Amino acid sequence: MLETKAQRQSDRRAEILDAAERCFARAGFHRASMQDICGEAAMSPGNLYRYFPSKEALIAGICERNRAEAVASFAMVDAAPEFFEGLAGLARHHLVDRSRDEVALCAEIMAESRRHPEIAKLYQDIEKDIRDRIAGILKQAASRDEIRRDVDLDAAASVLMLLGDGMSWRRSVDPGFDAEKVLPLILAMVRGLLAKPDDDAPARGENA
Amino acid sequence: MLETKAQRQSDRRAEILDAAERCFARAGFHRASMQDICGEAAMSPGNLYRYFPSKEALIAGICERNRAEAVASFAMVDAAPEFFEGLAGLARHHLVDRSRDEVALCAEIMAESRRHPEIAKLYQDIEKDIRDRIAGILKQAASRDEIRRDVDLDAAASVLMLLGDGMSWRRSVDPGFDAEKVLPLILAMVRGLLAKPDDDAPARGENA
DNA sequence: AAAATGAGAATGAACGTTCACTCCAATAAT
DNA sequence: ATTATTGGAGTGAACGTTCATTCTCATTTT
Repeated sequence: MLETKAQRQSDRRAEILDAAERCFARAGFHRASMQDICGEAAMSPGNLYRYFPSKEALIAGICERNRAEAVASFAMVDAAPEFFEGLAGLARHHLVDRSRDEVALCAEIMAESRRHPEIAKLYQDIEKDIRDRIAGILKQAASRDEIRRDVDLDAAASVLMLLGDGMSWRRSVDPGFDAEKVLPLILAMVRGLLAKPDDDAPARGENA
Repeated sequence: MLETKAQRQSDRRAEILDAAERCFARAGFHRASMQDICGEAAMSPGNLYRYFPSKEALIAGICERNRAEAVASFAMVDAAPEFFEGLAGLARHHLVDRSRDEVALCAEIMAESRRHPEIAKLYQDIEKDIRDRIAGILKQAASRDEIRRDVDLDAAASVLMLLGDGMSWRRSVDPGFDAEKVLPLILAMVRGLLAKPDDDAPARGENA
């Protein structure tokens, strides 16, 4: 009984966040009105405000909800038998499988985080978390002798994130962009940067 | 006399666009009010509206103004003695020299272009222009035997744009991001992708 | 005098948020 | 067994504010 009550409230919050995600992805943060979100969530404004104290809190909620998912997806790399294979899987998951709306929503949140200090902090925490995790994966791979050691791995982590951002951005902004087409080139490039000189050659013949 | 009149009007428009750029970079498109822009331009709303018919037209104006500059910057690559040198110069110009505000403004425009169809069209025209120019440069370099020929050069152009977007994005969103630090890695990566196998080795020792 | 340039108050719509209220299920009192 | 009481869930009209845009009128230029 006690649990079901908390559960119901949590479910309601999730429903609201779903509705807000749809609205924000469709119209952007500022053009999506609370009335729109209320309509999408089939709920009156007054009631919605019992669950979230402000519009800003909706973004924060979406952020936090996505955080777990994003971070969890790194388990994939750990699980993969070999580093580059895991990286490819991660890239595919993040950059090809995700819908255009998801990506657009992400861009929306990132843009908004430049302004609301509270969201900026939350967002940067998440970024830091992800960066650390990537750096950790790189260091682990280095210690397993799967990648070169004479590369600045922190800088390399930045490069990987940058590649992810670039692909996300291009996908959301350029309708003609074909993620499937460039992904092999990207992976070859990363391999060229990180692979040990011995393992470098085999990757080359593939991208003609 | 006739020219000075047109000149004065053009100057006024430029001043307004400068003011709008500052406001948009600071507060974003939706949170920068026309009153703010009027204040920044030291001009009354009524007068400003004689120069630009709407807020949206301000973004369009900024877009068009930046277009010439962006496209012109590609002359640098043509002027460089060697392909990768020109590319490095271009990257530095676009990604390190530009102020954070400029980059943020660019992100702002890109985000907004997802919604206003008119701006979207304008923006995508510019993107196409840039992509074609990059592809042209790549093809020229290939014909000069400066880069590999067995790479999909159109896809490579996408990759280069994606790298630019990624760096811009990261710069505007991540205060700790050090463009200077990652740029060598990026260039090494691109070299690894495009350089002819013979010329590949010399680039390697540099990025320890 | 006519036209262009400018100012700034006015307008009306849209927005985020609040508030007074209803509804309903569950418990407590009779 | 019936009747109060409670309190969380939900409503939707209303509020104050903000904003893009327009209107009216003054000043300067030609």
